[in-house]
Amino acid sequence: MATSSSELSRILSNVNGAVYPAEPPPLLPLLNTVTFPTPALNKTAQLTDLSFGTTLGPWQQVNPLFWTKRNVLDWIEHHVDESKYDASLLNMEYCYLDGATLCGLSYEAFLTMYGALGERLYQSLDRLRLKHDMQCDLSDPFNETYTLLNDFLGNLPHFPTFLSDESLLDTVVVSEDIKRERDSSHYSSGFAGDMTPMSDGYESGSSLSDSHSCSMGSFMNPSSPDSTGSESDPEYMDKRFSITKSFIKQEHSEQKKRPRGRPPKVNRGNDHYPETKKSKHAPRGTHLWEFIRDILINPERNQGLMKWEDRRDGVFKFLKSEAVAQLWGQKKKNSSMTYEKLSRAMRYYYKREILERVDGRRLVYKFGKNASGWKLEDVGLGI
DNA sequence: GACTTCTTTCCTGATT
DNA sequence: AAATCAGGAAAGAAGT
Repeated sequence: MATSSSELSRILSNVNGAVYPAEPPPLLPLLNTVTFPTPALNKTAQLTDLSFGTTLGPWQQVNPLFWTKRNVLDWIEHHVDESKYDASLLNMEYCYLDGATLCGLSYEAFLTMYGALGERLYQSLDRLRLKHDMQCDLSDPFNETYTLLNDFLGNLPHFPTFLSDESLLDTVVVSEDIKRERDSSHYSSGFAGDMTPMSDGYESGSSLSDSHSCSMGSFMNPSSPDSTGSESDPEYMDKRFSITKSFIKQEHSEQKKRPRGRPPKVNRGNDHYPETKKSKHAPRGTHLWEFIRDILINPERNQGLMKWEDRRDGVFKFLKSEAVAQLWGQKKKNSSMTYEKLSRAMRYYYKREILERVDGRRLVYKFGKNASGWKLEDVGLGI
């Protein structure tokens, strides 16, 4: 049964319209004013995705990670049209993914899910993500946290843990490439995801210098699952890390115990974190609570990492606890940060009254009297 | 260099 | 069962 691509494109459109009749437009990046350095493109095939001058759809303007399901559908439809692909071959179920889920898929998963269109979609997604990564103005100190957010979220690699469809789990096991990468680097680096220390119990310098290669497989969190979601986000309560766990546990069991305390900083960072000259009395930089605050007071930049439970009282909740931890780790040039560790630091704030306990509520904290800059008045005054 | 502050890491046990 | 919380202990990093 063959259906023309245009016909199925129409089907896609119809379904699209029926399913998402009133879906609001996605958040546009707040980087519209940033001049984007045109990347050197070699392949003409890249042009359709990357041409800024033409408008293919809202998805084109948005980091794929933030795509809505409608964006994803539009994007697939675009490629169906352009490649004259027989859309009847597509499993519609796989067209109803949001951007975050899509970005979590491995290359193998793309091939499995989208068949012959998989390669094209995968490459398109990769290019689009790269494009949006490059849009981030890294030099803007005002947006340090946002820069991290943007980098971080935009760099989520093609890792199959975002799948919620259990039926897919069999097909998207940790790829051999990723395993090999991990093996060869001795877990020594990896953007914000490498939680496993080296065999000596400490991290060492990075062997990965290419942020792209990093983004392709290093977002792994062996020691703790990504709570990319919470009890308040049932759609995220899925099997995300179930694949990695057995693999990870196996790796852990082979390691020596790590001594207590913080490991010495021996090339702790990796090449993603170019050393900057610090003046002798450079400020220590943002503290954890300030970092958390900065995420919270920029809701449009929050990207669902955290939310206010009670804005006036300063009660907030981690929605994607591990993602926030990764981000914090990235800021601190510590790729092994986890929510568990971050939360320990958070708990120390109770004593200093920077935070107050919120009993009985998981992932919920409250700013204390010694925390500043979070109140509406403060924010309004630009404090 | 000593001291202090702020984490970071590990751990055990409790709770959800 | 797993995730999270709680908090002690030890140690590193960086500012003073």
